[in-house]
Amino acid sequence: MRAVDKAYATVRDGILSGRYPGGSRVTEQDVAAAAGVSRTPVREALRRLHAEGLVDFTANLGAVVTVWNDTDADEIFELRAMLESYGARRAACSATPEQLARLRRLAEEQHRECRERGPGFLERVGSINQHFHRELQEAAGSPRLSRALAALIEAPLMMKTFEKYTPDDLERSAAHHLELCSALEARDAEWADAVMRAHVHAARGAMKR
Amino acid sequence: MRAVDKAYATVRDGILSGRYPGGSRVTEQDVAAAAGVSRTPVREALRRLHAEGLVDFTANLGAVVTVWNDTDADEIFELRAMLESYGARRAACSATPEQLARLRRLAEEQHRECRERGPGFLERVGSINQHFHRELQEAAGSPRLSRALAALIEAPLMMKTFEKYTPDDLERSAAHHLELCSALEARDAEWADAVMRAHVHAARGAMKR
DNA sequence: ACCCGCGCTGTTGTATACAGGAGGGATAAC
DNA sequence: GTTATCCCTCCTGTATACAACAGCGCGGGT
Repeated sequence: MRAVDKAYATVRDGILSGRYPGGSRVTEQDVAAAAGVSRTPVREALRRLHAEGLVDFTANLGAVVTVWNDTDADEIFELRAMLESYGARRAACSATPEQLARLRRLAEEQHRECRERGPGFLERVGSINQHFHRELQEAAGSPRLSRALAALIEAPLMMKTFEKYTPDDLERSAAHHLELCSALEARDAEWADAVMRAHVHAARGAMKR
Repeated sequence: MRAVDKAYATVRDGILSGRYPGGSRVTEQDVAAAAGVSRTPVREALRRLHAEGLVDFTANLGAVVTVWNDTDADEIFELRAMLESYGARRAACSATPEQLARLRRLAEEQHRECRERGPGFLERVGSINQHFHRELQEAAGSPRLSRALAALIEAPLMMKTFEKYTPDDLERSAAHHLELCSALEARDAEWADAVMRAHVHAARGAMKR
C-alpha cells in the first residue's frame, strides 16, 4: 500500500468515524505521525480529500474538516437526484446484458438481506448498496458523471445514511433497486429515471427524520 | 505567485495552446524545468489537473494529456445542459439585486461587443462570457454545483468553443444571456431553465459544425 | 491599567536527496 | 539471424531539510 493511500485512509476514516469532528484542524504533521509516513504523501492525500469536499483549506490554517448543515444536505440530494436519474436514463439505453444481470443479482441479494435481517446485515446491505450504485454508473458509461457523483456521495453525510434507515426504509430501498432493474431490462429510460428520482428523494426523507 | 500556481499555469497553458498535444506524456521534471520550480509543486499541480480531467495518470507512465472525442463532447454538453439549467433555476430564486445588475451589465457589454466587433473583440467576448457564467454560478449559491461544473468547463474542448462561433452564433449567445437576465429579474425559474438549456444546446450545435 | 512591539513557535510551501521499479536497448548465446 | 538476458536510464514515490509567514504571548513603555 502506498504511503499516500495510508495517509488518505487515515484522514478519511478519522473524519467518518468522528475522530476528526467537523471544523477541527488537520495538520500535516499530525496526520504524518498518525499514518507513519512523511508529510509529502500527506499533502497529496489532503488535496485529494479537498477535491472530494471532505476538508477545506483556510489560508494559514491548513486543512479544516468540512462542516455540514441542512442546506448542504438539500443541495447534495438535489444534485444527486438529477445526476443519478440521468445515469439511470443512460443505463437504460446502454447497459449490457451482463451488467443488467449483475445489477439484478445485487438487488435481489439486498432484498433478501433486508427481509432476513441476519446479524450484521446492515453493513452488508450498505456494501451491496454501494456496489449497486457503482455498477449502475458503470452501466451509464459516463466517466464524467461518475466523477461528479463521487464528489457528492463521498460526503460523510451520505455514508451514514443507512444508519438512520428504518426497516421500512430499507425494504423500500431494496424494492427501488429491484424496480430499477425491471425498468432497465425493459429499456425504459423514463421509468428508470422516475424510480431513481424517487429513490434519492426517499433517502433524503429518511435522513431528515 | 506560488510555485504550484506557476506549474499549474505552465501545464494548463501548454495543453490549451496545443504545445502538449492529447496523449503526450507530461513528466514532472520537464514541467519543473519549464516552470522554473522543483518537482514538489509540479506534482501538486498535476494532481489538480487530473482532478479537473485535463490529464490522466497511467501506472508507471505518469501524467498523460487527456484525449477527447465526440462522445466525450456529447457527454459534457449533456451534463452541462443539466447542471447549468439547474443553476439558472436556483439563481432565479436566490440572486441578489446586485448580482442581477452585474449579470445585466455583463450581458449588455457582450451584446455590444458582438455588434461592434472591434479589433480583438473575440477575446473580450470570451472573457465576458466566462465572467457571466461564473457570476451566474455565484448567484445560484451552490458551491458543489460550481465545482461539478468547473470540472466540465475546464475541458480544453470548452475553452475553444468561441473560436468556432459564427457571427450569428455570437449574437445568439449574447441574446441568450440578455434573455436569461430578463428571466432572472422576473424570478421565473422555468424560463431561466429553458433559456439556459437552449444556450448550451446551441453551443453544442455550433461546435459540431 | 492599557497598549504597542518584538520574538517565539507552529505550520505551510518549496527544494533537494534517495530508493525502487519499469522499460528499452545492447550484447551474447544458440 | 533471432531471441533471451542483463544493465542502464529514466521516472515516480517518499523522506528530509530549509525558508517564509502568520498568530500569539510576553514584556516593556506610557
